[in-house]
Amino acid sequence: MIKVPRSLPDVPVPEGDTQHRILDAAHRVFMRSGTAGARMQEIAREAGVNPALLHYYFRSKARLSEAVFLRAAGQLFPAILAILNSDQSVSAKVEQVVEKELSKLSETPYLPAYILSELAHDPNRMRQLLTVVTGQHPSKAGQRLLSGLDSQLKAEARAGRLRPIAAEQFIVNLLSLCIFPFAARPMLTALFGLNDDRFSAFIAERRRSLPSFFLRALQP
Amino acid sequence: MIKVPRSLPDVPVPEGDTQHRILDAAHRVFMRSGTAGARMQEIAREAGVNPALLHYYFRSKARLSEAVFLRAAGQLFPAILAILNSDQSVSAKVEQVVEKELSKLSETPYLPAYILSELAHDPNRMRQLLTVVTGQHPSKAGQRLLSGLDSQLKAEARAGRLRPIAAEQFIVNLLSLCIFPFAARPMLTALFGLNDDRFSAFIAERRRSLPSFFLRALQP
DNA sequence: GTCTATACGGCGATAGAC
DNA sequence: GTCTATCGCCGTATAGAC
Repeated sequence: MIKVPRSLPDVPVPEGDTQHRILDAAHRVFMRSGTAGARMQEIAREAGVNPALLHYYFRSKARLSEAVFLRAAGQLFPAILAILNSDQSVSAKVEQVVEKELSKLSETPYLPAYILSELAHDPNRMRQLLTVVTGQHPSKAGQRLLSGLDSQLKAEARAGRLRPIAAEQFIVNLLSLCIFPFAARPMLTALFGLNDDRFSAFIAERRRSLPSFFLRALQP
Repeated sequence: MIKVPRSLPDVPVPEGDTQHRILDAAHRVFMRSGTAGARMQEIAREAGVNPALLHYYFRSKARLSEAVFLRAAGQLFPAILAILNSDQSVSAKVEQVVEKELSKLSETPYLPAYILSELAHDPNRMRQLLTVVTGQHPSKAGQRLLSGLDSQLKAEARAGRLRPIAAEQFIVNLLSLCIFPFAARPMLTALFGLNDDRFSAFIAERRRSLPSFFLRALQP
């Protein structure tokens, strides 16, 4: 068997150090196969790196998958929470969350299914998620994160501008409408017979219609 | 090592033949671990059955997991589609879907995460889902399944009783609001600090509020 | 830091007695 | 139909040269 050098001379090594390339490759592989279904060797191949290096930089598959999960969660949750806890109007928040969430998820469509699947199968992920969202203290994260929005919704209800609704229900309704179509993308494409282009059009339509749909539901 | 009989004499063997007990145990194990994460031995232990019997009744892990998936999908989708394609009013359909979906998912809370995870990780699942929903012919399933609802929504819009909305968007919005909270249950319990009781209360509140929330969003 | 070679265990699957 | 025993592979992880 003739050995062929892994990196051909005319193909320059991709930028970024080895550790970073491993992490990016792991991100893609864990994303499409899940942690249990992913293979370290597949990650190494996708990164263009010797399999032993995965253990050199990350001691084990568990640690590598944890690093991937933390990074993925970190780029999804804080941005949304920042919008919801800002001092803008409710309608502005809704529009921004829809816009931000749908554009973000259009870039990484399998992120929701991955995160939900991880949280469902591995109990450790819940704690890891909290460290991302709250920055270390896992106690009473919920109340703190929602207090701003909750008082705002109460004030709007008293003023007669909005129907009364708990902050938890508000957020879950909004995130459901934004995230579920991506988490359920394989189901929707199967049932509705969508290809990639038509799915994109489907999402574009939601970007237009969701804010008014949601805000109308809240009107008194 | 002293051997202990697997079934103690005072504990009667659970009803149902062996094959059925394996399928039920497999359902629970695949549900909480996913197909890739589940272990045949764990299923055998949970079923109280010798591990070799799993291969006697179902030739392989793949076939067993397929049987579980088909049964799970079969008890979730047809009922909803029947409601949406009936000849009732739109508001009646919405109320029934919310009621049926939320009560069903309260019994088997991890069903959504399981089905979405399976569809995301295994391409075969999409075809298997279609055989459940359409009963064999995987072509043009979407159009047929939605045609009744679509014309109804168009008629309501022409009559000025409803805002115009595509049937796909209608269904996705409705299912999002019903299913997502269960698919994202670990995330919500972590972020909001919910225990099982408070999650049940959270769902009960949605059962009351979702139909009017959804129908208000559709009003002209 | 990167490579080759290999140890080690776990898991799916089968053979064959009963 | 059910059991025990075991095979063979695959995947993680490590040892050790370079």
